[in-house]
This record gives sequence, C-alpha cells and structure tokens, in this order.
Amino acid sequence: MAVDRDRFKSLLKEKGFKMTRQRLVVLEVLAENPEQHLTAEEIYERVKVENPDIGLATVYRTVQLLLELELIDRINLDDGFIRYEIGSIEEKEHHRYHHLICMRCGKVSAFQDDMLEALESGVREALGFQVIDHEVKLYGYCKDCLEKETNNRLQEERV
Amino acid sequence: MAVDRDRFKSLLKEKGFKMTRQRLVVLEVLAENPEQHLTAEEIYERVKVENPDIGLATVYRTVQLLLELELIDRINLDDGFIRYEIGSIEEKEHHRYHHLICMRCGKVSAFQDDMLEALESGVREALGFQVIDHEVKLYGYCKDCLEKETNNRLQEERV
DNA sequence: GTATATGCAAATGTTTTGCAGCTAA
DNA sequence: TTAGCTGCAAAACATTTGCATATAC
Repeated sequence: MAVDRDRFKSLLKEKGFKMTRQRLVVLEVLAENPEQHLTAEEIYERVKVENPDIGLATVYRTVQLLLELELIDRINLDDGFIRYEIGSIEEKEHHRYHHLICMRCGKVSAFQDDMLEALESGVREALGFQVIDHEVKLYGYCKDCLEKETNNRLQEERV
Repeated sequence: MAVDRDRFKSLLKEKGFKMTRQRLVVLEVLAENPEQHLTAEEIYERVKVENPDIGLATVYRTVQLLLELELIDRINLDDGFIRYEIGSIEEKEHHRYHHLICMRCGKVSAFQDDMLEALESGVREALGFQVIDHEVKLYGYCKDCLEKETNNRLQEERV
C-alpha cells in the first residue's frame, strides 16, 4: 500500500501542518505494515533503517498527528504499549477495532463484523447513550494453538 | 457488599498465600465501591483513611493477587491508568466487560448484554478461534450530555 | 523570513522491584 | 520458627516536554 504524497501534504496543509520527510516515512512504515499493530518503538526501529537520524520523540509526535488526521488507528492490548496501524480504507466514519488475541502465543489478528450495530442501537434505545466508536477485544485460543494442543494430547495418550 | 472473611482466607490458603489486614482492606474497599472502576491510587487513598500506614506498593501487589484469584476485574480506559472493580457474582466463568464511555464528560457506566455470544460462536466457526473472554468498550455521548447539548442549542436559538 | 518541526536530554507519571524488617500461621 | 508479607525508596518503563537548532513554505 503506497502513500499518496500529495494527498498527505494537502491533508496536513488543511490543518496548518507542514509536510516533512519524517512524517512521510512514519506514515509509509505504517502503510507498508497493515494489520501489524506496531508499537512506537517498533515504528522507530523500522524508520531508523533508512533514516538513522530520526528521534523517538518525533515518532511519538507523528503518530499523535496521524491519529488526529484519522489516518491511523490506536490499539491497546493491555501489554503496556500503545500500538498503531494504518486505518482501513473501507470504513472511514466508524473506526472498528475487533481483535482476536491468543492467550497462548499472543498472536493478534483482526476481523470485521457488523453485528455490533444491533448492540449499539440497543444501547441507544435502552440507556440513551449515543455510540460514536467502539472497541472489541476477544481473548482466547487461536486455531494454531488449539491444533497444537490437540496434537500434544494425542501424543501423550499414545505414550 | 460485605466481604466473607473466611472464604477469602481459605481462597488465599488454597494457593499458599496468607491473609493479611492489608489484603482484606483493599478487597473491602473494592467491594464497597462496585462499578466504580478505581485506579490503584484511588484505592490507596481510600485504604489510607483507616490504615494510614499502608504503602502504595502493597496496593499494587494486592490488586495483582486479587486478579489472580479472580475476585476483581481489570479495566483499561486508555487514560493512562489501570482500573479495578469487584467481579460481579452472577457471571463467574465469563468476565464480561461492557463499558459506556462518554466522550464529553468522561463518565463510565457498565451494562450487561448477552448478544456477544452470537459473535463469539461466529468467530469460532469462521476463524477457528476459541473465545474465552472479551472486552467491549463503546465510546459516545451519555444521556446527560446529549440532553445538555439539546438544551444549549435551544437556548442559543432563543437568543 | 518566520512559523513550525526536529533531536536530544531531561522530566513525567504509573507501576515494579530490592531489601531489611515485620507478621501470620 | 519461618515462609511469606510489608513499607520504603529506588528503579524501570513508556511516553511527554523544554529548548535550541533546523527546516518547510
């Protein structure tokens, strides 16, 4: 996924920001790693490969800016890091975070589902709360870990 | 909601822990403030009223212990604090965190809903991911804020 | 030219940890 | 008695901020 330089530039200009090499590179790293939920440190390491002079503080300042511009999403997996990933193109108005977090291997994958719209309208009617955005995290065991466990069990029974 | 001292004691004993005044008081504070999603600091302040000699580190160590014993739940509202609240009695196997977070006044309220079970079984079938626990956060505007906004608008029109 | 952005280092603020003394069992 | 717990202070950690310099426009 390539970054549209000119669109980025005019998006920045709209809000009085300047286009810089650092901002472009941070956005590019995120665009090149979709659904990778990178931490600031991870973004920093990848940016440094081609831009060794960049500072970690700039990465932190840039992700905040990109969040403001709604170009990226923030994900909190409760492991002490805030993570970022490029926003999906299809669903611009509603940011939908649905993440499957494996409690064994820690792998995180995303999925899409519109089922929660029913929940949201229910909340509106029952409690008078108007939902603007939501975040859903499902914790459990991924396919791979479930299969491994089954294999181990079979092996144990054989012994 | 009073804490059952003896049950707490035997629960600790089961895992080789000791019952202490500090642990009991921390649990009591959480039991007396259901659905209050207190931070460690807030728990500390409330505990100190009757136990001025307690240390903040003990509060941190105790909430970790209570989480392990599944007596309390952890909530992360992405505001830089980890919050804790007493676990609800009815739903022991599944910890269900559903929180409504007002983007205007910051008020947090909880609600209960079993709708997500359908989502979970769907995820199991489609992706092979076995869901054990989930967390849902809905961001939006609470009833009070919506009403205030409406009132303000009416007043502006009148002027 | 000037307003904005950067890099560095220092500060921040929450949470964790080391350790000597204390307490429950 | 002794294994486990506590309080204190220091450390650890991700993230933010101040400031002088550099850069975009």
